[in-house]
Amino acid sequence: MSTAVDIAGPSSPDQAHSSAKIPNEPLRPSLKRSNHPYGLSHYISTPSQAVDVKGLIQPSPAQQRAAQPAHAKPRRAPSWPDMWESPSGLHLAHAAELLMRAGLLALTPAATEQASLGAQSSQPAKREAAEAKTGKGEGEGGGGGSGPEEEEEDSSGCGTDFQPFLGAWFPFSPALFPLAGFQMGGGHWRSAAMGAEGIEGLVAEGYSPGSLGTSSGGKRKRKRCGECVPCRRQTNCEQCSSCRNRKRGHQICKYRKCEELKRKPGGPGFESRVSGFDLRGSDFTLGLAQERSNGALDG
DNA sequence: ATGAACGTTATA
DNA sequence: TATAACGTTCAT
Repeated sequence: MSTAVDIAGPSSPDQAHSSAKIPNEPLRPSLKRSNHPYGLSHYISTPSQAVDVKGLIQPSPAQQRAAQPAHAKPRRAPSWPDMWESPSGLHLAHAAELLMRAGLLALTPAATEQASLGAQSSQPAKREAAEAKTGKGEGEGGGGGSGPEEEEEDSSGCGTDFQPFLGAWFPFSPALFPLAGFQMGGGHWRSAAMGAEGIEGLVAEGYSPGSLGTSSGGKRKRKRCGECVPCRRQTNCEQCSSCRNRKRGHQICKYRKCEELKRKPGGPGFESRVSGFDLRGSDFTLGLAQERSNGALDG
């Protein structure tokens, strides 16, 4: 699936052992140590090359050369800081998402073009979006268990070092925005699914319609959103405590833990997120604060 | 506050 | 029935 994420690169056969459903690949070791060194303000105010998101989207030839070593494996440019990697996702991805939320990131035509290249596979993406909406293709094991065709698309979208990140890691492409169920405009950023009334909002929040059953009232499990960076990870790191302790811990890999599920169900912003999402409102601020508190945005 | 362990629910 | 993983509790 074109929007599926796998930053771990090709797996070795013996890495895909521990789970039948999840292709297990160890994360790059650096994932373990990085932790979002930059906050939103940093991305917005610092014009340095290190945080020049536009530059990353549309890298200069020099950057492209730097980022494109001899072999095809995606590899970050040596001159860039550890923005590519972080426990909860990529710094770059994070920054870009924040900027997009804030409406500060404008896609250049070239970037759009490039992204739409990666979006050739809009069909599977559509399917994933639909599945995410119905709560069906939750696909433990990788945002919808990667079939052979999907893997093909993954690799075909990796012509450059940037496409796998821009096209797959987060929905940079405008084409992917509607697919992911997001709308932007007039300063408002909201999930189309969340915008829907009633149960749909809760579904978007991670509650399956079934889990919202009126009668039982027992503990119901929320579902992963399928859209956040961790959800898009396809692989377990096999190194975190959750992976190492899976039998006892019963927990998903730390790097795959849905951001939405990290929030308390009744926590701040829950209701407003259900009824709608206003960028300029306190919800956004709260969200940022929450992400900070999650350690995702520490700066 | 954080992480480990366990109970429980959801799904194949 | 097996497995994955969410939610809760408890120890640190």
